[in-house]
Amino acid sequence: MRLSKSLIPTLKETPAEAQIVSHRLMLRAGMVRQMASGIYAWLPLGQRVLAKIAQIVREEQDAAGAEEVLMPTIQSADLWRESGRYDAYGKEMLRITDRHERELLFGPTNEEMITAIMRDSIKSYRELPQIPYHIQWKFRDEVRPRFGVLRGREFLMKDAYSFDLDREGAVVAYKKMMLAYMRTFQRIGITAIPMRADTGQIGGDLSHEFHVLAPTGESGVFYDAAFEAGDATSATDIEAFYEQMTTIYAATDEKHDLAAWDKIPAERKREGRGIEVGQIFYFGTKYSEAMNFAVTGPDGQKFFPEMGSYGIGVSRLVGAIIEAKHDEAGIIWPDAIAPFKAAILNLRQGDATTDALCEKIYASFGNEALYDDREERAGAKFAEADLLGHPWQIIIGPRGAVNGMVELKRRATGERFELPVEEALAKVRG
RNA sequence: CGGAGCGUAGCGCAGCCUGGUAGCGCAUCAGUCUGGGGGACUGGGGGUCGUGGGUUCGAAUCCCGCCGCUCCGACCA
Repeated sequence: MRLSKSLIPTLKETPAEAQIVSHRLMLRAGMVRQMASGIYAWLPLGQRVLAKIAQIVREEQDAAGAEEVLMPTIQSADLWRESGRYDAYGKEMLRITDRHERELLFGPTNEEMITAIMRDSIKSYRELPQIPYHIQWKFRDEVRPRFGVLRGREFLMKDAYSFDLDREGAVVAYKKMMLAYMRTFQRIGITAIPMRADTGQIGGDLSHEFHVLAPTGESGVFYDAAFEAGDATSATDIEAFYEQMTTIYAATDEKHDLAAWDKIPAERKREGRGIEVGQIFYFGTKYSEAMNFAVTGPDGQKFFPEMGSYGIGVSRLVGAIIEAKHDEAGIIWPDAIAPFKAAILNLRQGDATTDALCEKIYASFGNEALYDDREERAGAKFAEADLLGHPWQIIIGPRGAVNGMVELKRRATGERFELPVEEALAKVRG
């Protein structure tokens, strides 16, 4: 993309309503625009990040054996009456009436709908297990939306639902998802820690929340430094991995256990703040039973499949990542989800040699680099690139250009390299 | 849902108390200079002052209603 032609409306001044750093930076970087309380439009930069996160989530869900579907945002009230949650959910549910006076709602989650779909489709235990998932917008009419996309009313969520023959199978699905989640967060480039959790609205008896460590998190978290050494992407034994994740100490302040905490050696104790970006539940036959989703078992008898559900707040992750990865100058995107691999900074727009070299480099990246071709001074371009947080800045000025040299800056560390063009490009491509 | 505020140019704000020509900075447009950390100068454009009513000769300003948004607290992917 050429910056001069992109819809990236950056701001020098911080809009008054933004209190938290990720919200300020998202507005200043032109990633989102607020359209109503807790409702955001995603502009190109934000949309790119959202899409990159979603793609990693998708790849890891697929790898865990889940299968992508796409359910609607609007649901029928009748579906929710079946589970009994239509009344139970309360004012957080956005209720809608159509022209025929039929009662609809904007889905806050999809347990009912997916259970109804499975009920229509799955008749035999031979067709289990199944883990359908989708990445779709949800709406929860929060009492007080705040912190930008961290607590919006409309948000993008990946939700998966597991259906198994028995509890044992459901626990296997649960463990697979635990691994998939840890792999997902690791690939994205953030530290997330699974913590035992309450099951809340969804119900059930086994649940973990995943918290991204960030100084501005809403919950206090306590954990054993052993988590920092974990490597989910190279874990091969799910059982061992799950065992490790669930035995190392980690708790939010609500569930903090001082007795257990005191047994951890002082040098391994870590206290911080966390932002919840995912939660997984095992809840047995709560919904299959309520909605009469029965399947014929090996013995010819009907049984209710054992279920779990697994959510990742995709749009919330964008905010959480910024909370965890920024400095005074702006955002510092992890490589895997950066909207662009690099910014190309033309420091002398209009100088034939510089322009030509910039164009050549830009062409070699296609859509993966943002070319700052504006008529701006060097300082403005540096500041803008730092704000937008590209992992690399390829800085091209007239002095270097005549010798085929460019300067490379690594956003995260501030390191700079003077390199011949090809070497610089190779470094950016990793 | 309790409490507190705020709506004036794209953004940040002043003006309101004490009614009388709607202002400042940034951004934007044109031009000149400048050219490695948000540069300078000159000139220009941009406003139903959230909205409806009331008081008044006259309302951004005073009064009432409504709408929107934010913050603090209780609740939550």
